[in-house]
Amino acid sequence: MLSQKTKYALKALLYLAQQDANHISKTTDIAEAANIPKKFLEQILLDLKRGHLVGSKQGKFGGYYLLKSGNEITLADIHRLFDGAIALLPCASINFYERCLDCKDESECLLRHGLITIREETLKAMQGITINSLVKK
Amino acid sequence: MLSQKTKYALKALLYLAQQDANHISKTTDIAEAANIPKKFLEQILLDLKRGHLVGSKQGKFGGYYLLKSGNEITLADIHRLFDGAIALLPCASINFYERCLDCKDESECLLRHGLITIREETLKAMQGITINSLVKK
DNA sequence: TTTAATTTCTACTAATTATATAGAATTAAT
DNA sequence: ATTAATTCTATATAATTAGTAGAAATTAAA
Repeated sequence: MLSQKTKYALKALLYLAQQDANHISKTTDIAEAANIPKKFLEQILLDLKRGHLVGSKQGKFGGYYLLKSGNEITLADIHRLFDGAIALLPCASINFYERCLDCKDESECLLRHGLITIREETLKAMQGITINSLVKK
Repeated sequence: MLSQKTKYALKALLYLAQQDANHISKTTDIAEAANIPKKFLEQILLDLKRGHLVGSKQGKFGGYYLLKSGNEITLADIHRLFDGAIALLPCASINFYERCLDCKDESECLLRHGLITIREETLKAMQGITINSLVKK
């Protein structure tokens, strides 16, 4: 499941994608339109910025805007940024690989193979969902 | 991601699936073989029992055994039993449906459609992984 | 140069969930 | 009765989630 934070991030990105090109959106406007607690959204937008998905302009008349086209931002990117691995266990992950501490010998692990299959299929599905594909529904 | 509990449940089921037919396994044996804290495993086995995946025999020489064939137990079943919905948000779930509180009008929600697509694909993948398919790797 | 409006940074809090552990009660075989 | 197992209920601790608070920095414009 996505965290509330990830859902908010998606909604914020959808909002930004629906604005005119070169438009800069204030946190307050996004928060109101997408029904997100403003102070929480501030943090989320900073995370999105650190993830290079949005850019910002500081000071008066500042705000946020998409840094990439909505076609280039996939659900997989957003999931990885906020919730981490796509895989069901760290040992089956590429970007967030970690050994299972309770696993005696990874190469002998019966679970891992199946989970890698799942990860491949889930990833493909998530990469097929872009911000623009969602907006165009 | 799967919880530690779900991972342990999977390992326990894999252990049971590898025993001879009619064999009854003690919690202690499963715990040792699969490297699972015994007291934690006790709870997990009870959960699996409530989920009708394993049966138990009480008293001396008691223990646990698979109630269904390993072909009939899929990753989707186990995920649902321990971690709940397969879908990324409750509003896109069938078995664990819940309305998003911050969503003004679900039919207008841009996220939902995409997440339903993901759920369908993930579910299909998870239903393709059975306990037996894992054992046979 | 002051003011207003905005992002940015750091810290804190409350509630929930995850990961167990402890111990007594129950059940069944010998 | 005794032994060995499940079952039940309660507790503990740590991590995570979701959110709040407030001050600092930045920028545009009056």
